[in-house]
Amino acid sequence: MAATIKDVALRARVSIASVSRALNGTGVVTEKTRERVLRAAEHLHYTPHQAARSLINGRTGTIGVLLPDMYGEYFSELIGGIDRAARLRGLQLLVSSSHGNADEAALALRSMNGRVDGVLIMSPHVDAPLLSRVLPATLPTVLMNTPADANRAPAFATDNFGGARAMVEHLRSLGYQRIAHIAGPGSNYEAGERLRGYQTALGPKLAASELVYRGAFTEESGYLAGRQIAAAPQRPDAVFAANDMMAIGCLFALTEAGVRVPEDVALGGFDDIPIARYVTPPLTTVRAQTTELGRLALEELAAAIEAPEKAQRTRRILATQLVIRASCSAKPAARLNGK
Amino acid sequence: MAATIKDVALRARVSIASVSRALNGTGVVTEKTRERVLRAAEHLHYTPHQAARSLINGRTGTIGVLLPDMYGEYFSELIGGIDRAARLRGLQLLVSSSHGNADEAALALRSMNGRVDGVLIMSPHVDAPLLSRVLPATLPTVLMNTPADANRAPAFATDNFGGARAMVEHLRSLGYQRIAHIAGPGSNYEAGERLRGYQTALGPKLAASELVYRGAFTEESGYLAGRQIAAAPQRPDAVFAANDMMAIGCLFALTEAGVRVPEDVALGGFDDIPIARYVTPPLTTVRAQTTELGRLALEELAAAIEAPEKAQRTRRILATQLVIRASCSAKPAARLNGK
DNA sequence: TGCGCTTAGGTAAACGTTTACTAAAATTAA
DNA sequence: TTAATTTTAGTAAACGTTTACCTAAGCGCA
Repeated sequence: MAATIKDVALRARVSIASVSRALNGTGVVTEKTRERVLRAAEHLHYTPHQAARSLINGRTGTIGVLLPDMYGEYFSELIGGIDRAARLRGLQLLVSSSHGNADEAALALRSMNGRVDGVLIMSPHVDAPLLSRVLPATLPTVLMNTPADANRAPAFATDNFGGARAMVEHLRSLGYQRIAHIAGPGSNYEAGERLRGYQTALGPKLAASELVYRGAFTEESGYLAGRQIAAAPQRPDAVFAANDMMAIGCLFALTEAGVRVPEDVALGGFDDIPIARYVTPPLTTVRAQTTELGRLALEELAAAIEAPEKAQRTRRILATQLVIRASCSAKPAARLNGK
Repeated sequence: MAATIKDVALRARVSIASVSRALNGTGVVTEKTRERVLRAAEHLHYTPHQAARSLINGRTGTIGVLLPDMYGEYFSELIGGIDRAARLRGLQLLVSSSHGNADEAALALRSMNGRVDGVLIMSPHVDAPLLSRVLPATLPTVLMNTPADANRAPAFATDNFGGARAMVEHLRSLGYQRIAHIAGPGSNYEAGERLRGYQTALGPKLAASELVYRGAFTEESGYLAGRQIAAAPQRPDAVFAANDMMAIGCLFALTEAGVRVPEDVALGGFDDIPIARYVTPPLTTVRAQTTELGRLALEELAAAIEAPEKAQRTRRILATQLVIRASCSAKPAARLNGK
């Protein structure tokens, strides 16, 4: 089918070794043969077979990326960060997404073996045993927001707990008292951390369980929660949604129900996705350094690939930042609360 | 380093051929040896080396995806469509993005050779000669919104021209007369088509060149254009931005300058990215079936890989749909125009 | 002209698989 | 028991590269 190095050698009337040398600039060849090889290669549209090449020199120039999903702004940011850092280093990205369970994730990781120089993993399903079962112990790995502990691999994580706590403390400092939470999916590690931050900030007595609404990180689920909140007999005076998409869905539902934000109910989100600034009112949220997370993880991985011996088994927490916008201004002191 | 089939064979005291047969279920082996092989493989954490495997059986199970960028909602949608379709077929994605020029794109394509079963290309820099120069003629290829004609490969394209024309005609039908355009980058094929649609809808006399502002598909560039528009001596009464991000940037600038949308200036975008519904006022735009584009392109490619002989060299245009929201309501008839 | 040294280019092994071919073992038939 | 047949498992070639090793040619110097 496609031209191979043999075809080029045949046409240039040299050995395949010379073709390789001429094309790669390794070893010495006379100007004359180099010329001949180049012409033959061009004529045949020859492009080296990368799988064969990486088989022998053990390098693929590719990073495997395992993600729970690829859709939505959050992943767009994350991938953007990874992608730019990879491009800077001339690395390609082999991505695999949407693993409903550990088996699927394991399968995806298996099919990367031999085709990548290292893997970047973000998955709620991956833990240390799975990792060592499915990947050669020598394959450099970096984890992002993934529960597996850092014994096996360096890990980066967003400070979900701290960010959530800061948000709720901010709401309290503004005078809000009944603060609801729209939580992420129960199985999700990050969602759990944010819930924990919420509970910690409120303390055991205030974090009543009826104030926690279950969501799924989707706008739709935020909308549904928002409807319930708008109609609640004892309406919360503030809502902290576990991510911005749900906050926006909630905002939609509240506005639709005639509940004013922030006058009637204050609203906070998490992630600071680009939309957040553009909704009305602009959304107070917690900025997660998502792009930075991707970038850092890739750099760490690249470093581990270059020098596996000095890879550090550390877990680094990326600070979050409270971004205050109009969706939760100071609570009007005069207003009566409850009914 | 990592365990190979030889290590497994050694440990199970069988030949490598038997290991292969036992693990893949091809050929016959006794229950006893299968058992032994399985145990040995498990003990050694053996995972087949995919590069070696694809070298021999000519299949990689991977699709190469060449994109101009990965950042932003548009690509998020596109990749989402491709990704879901790929996952359904058990295909992996090798992505490569951000090619500033034809050489970079060529390099990226070269480095995919031998590692993918086919490529999906969206690039303003790729044309037919480049394609045949850099890829084996037999490698299945599908183009998305890419100028290269469909002789070499099936192509899918968004109806940029028709969508832009429909938008401008809609604005005219509402009574707007001085309709400006914030164009995309000059080198961009899609941007060109949208500009052409704008010009065609207005006709030669109305499409004055001073009404066309040069943008770069970024929010920032839309913002800058918006500032100019707000300050223009003869302010346009409507603005059609070549994509939603620029429309939103423009909206920001207009609002900042105290220009009301749509009362003072109507605004239209293109793409219908998720944000568009959430800005205030919600943005009238042209819905491009971006997710669908990705899905269709991948399916076509998968089909071409399965049966290369019956691949069709067609160019399919994906219809667009005008999505009317509040950013351009009917023009108040009473209002005086110009100065 | 002949010797040694340098240099160019060829041969073959290796990377980790799959698989065609073949040999050995087990089973059946006589 | 032996021959014929089937089943199981091993040997080696092949995929497309790179590269260690070696041979042959070119060169300068005596």
